[in-house]
Amino acid sequence: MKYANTKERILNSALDFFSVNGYSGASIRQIAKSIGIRESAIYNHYKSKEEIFLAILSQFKDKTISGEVISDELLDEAVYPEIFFSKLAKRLFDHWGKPDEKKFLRLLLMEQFTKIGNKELSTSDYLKEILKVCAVIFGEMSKNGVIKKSDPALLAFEFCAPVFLIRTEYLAEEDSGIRREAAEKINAHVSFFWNAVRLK
Amino acid sequence: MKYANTKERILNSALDFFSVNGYSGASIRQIAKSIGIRESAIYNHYKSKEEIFLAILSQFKDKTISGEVISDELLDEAVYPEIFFSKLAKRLFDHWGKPDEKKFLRLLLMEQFTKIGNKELSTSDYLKEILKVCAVIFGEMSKNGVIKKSDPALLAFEFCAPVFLIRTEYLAEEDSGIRREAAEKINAHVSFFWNAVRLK
DNA sequence: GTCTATAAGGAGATAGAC
DNA sequence: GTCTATCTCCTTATAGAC
Repeated sequence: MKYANTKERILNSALDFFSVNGYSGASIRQIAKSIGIRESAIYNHYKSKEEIFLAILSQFKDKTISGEVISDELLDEAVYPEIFFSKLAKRLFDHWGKPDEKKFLRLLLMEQFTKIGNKELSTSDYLKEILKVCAVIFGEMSKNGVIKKSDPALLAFEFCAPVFLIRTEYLAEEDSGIRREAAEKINAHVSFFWNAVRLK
Repeated sequence: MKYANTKERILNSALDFFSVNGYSGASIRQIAKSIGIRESAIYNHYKSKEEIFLAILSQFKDKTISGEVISDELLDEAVYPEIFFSKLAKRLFDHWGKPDEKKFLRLLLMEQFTKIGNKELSTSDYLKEILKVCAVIFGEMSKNGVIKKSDPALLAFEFCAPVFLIRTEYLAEEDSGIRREAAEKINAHVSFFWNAVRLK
């Protein structure tokens, strides 16, 4: 059973290389070597390089973000909107910073315009789910008089877009100084947002 | 003088291919063919593929955005902040949508994490100049009591980040239906921003 | 399921004629 | 400044032994 999960190991390694070198910059040889097999052995699991790429995409397509970002514990805080926004932003930022999510995000940004990726990858699609979930939450908050009445979808976008941009700005580097810098930006954004939606 | 501007034609074609296939997905052969010369002729103008890439980067590094986006005519409107914000957002969006700028933006997004691009390309750097200019303008508006007092740099970021994200979401497609959709998003963002910074 | 061997072609780059 | 010819290396992918 030594090679029982070779298929997954191929996928993991491929994501590593794809997300740093891009699809065409990564090679089957490289991937094979990194997991200790020959290139030809890879073709026993996937019939082509493209199939590996598509397997990675469908793996992430099936994942749902809401459960990982929006917990019940978090929702309990929705009556204290300022704290809630701050926690939500941090969770979002951290979610997009998880090792695998980060790799996928880099892959998304890199391949969204290429021949191979442009049919399957789009930033809008990637953000769609979280925007929807946020819109529902913000809609409730409006209704309950916790924040101003506004278009929930717009609020969701205005909340998430800057967080997403901050995240992508720090997608390459990783030292702790950088982390703090990003956290400060997130805080500033949250305070702007809170002032924009709070009741007077 | 038939080949007088071959050097520029190489650069233009290279940008075309780099911005669609990525650096490693594009080939010297492809570039040469597209401008009607042999690969070997390219090496008379650039000593390597990487040198072409770097030439493209430095070409865009020298360009300054403020003059193209912020005109005197636009600044005259700064006393009517709502109109001003709307025009500014549209100008920004259109600037990032100019053919060459769009190509560079795609290249930036694609190569910012790769070995070749990660030293030279970063979204933060790309946005730095326009954020600075906007901060100055918003600072003046605060001082003149046209909008609320707030941190100008934060205002600049909150104004530009969503516009930038909307632009990148529509960087691939190009039909007029898509254009209108983007314009609506921009309008919604501007109205959110205006409500966030207006005096009560 | 992995190996060795190999095919077939594309890549970046150089030499030397014109 | 461009051409033809060529080098060397790397690429994806397949055939067939174990």
